[in-house]
Amino acid sequence: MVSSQQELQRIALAEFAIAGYTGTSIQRIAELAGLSKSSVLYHFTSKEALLEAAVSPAVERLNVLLSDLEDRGLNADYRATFITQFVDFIFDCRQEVHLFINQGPSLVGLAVIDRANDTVRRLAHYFAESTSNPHDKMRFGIALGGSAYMLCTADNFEMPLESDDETRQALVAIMNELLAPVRAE
Amino acid sequence: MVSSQQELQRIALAEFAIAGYTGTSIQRIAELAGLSKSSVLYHFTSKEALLEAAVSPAVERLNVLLSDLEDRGLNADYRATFITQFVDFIFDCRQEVHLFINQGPSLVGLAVIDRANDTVRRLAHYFAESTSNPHDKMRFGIALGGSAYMLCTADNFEMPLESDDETRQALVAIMNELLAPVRAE
DNA sequence: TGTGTGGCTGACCGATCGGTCAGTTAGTCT
DNA sequence: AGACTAACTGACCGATCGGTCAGCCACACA
Repeated sequence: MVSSQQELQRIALAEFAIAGYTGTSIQRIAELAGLSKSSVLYHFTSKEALLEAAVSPAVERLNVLLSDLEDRGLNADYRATFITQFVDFIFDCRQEVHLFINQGPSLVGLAVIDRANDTVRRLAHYFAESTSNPHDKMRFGIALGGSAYMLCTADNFEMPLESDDETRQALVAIMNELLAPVRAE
Repeated sequence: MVSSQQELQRIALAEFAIAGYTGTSIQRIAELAGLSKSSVLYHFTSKEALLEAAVSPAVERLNVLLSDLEDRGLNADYRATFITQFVDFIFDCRQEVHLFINQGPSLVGLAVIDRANDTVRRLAHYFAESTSNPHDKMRFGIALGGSAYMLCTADNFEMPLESDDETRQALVAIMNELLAPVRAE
């Protein structure tokens, strides 16, 4: 038996991610949960509080991941660790990632979104500064954006994914390729 | 002197792409254009008609690109041609692409969106069937999604891009890598 | 000088939005 | 039995939504 709070959080996250924050009404979430609109606002003081509860954990987790990366650096021995952790993160939090990647810029002003935007910017900045080669910067962007895209958006377009393990391993392998700073041409 | 129609279409596309279709009111578009809400609805019979006008050309262009690919196949000699055309397409239509990639699934029922979703699904399907190797399927997805991501979303997170030519060339090079069906391990 | 006509507008419509509030249950403790 | 509380609800609020409609105005053509 899950609590109404958890259930509402789960439903809201799914709806916010696919239909958008502004495109999802409290009424809609209430219907999916089998409750009234008033009940939703009983458990969460506002629509923004519901968003906060739904995506905040993912933002904090990405922040930890990024802080570790900034401390340890992208040298060859830590790179593999970071990549597996990053892939695991997107695996676990694909809806949250989809939400604050795609809606982050348009939801500025909401506290948790501002924090998410800062974190994503810091991540982008770190990779942009880790090489002076424009070509490599592009590789980094494609690795980060492409892997996030595969997990977050692919479902919506009926791209069939293999089993979780197979997908995870393939993602890790490709990211290792794309993030390798020196490659044979 | 550009016509009000063209101006409205341009403004609407930019707003729809960044703030979302449901998150953008006709009133908002009117303000940005320096017109009244009634004027917007004079030039376009409905909000949906405005969306149609804004993204339809991009959908048709992607359809042509995809039809050519389906006719010619992904053999080595045509692959390079497709990649440059695809990159050019995302370059020219990054707002439209951003819109129907991210909002497509939630805007089902709008005619132009349904057409866009069909086209994207066809594209995904083509690449998914062009190899039986799950690892390669993942490479294709990352190539298509990652390159789209770089051009459509990177701006929003202050990822500085190089000059257009440099970015385009880098994108083409990396996509050639990722789409090469046979590689050394 | 009239007669259109294309571009544009404000007033207005029903519906829905996020949010408030008083009140109704059902269960728990004393 | 009575008091308290957590969970939940319907009625209601002002604001905004997409859209309709009658009419205004500058300008072209007769």
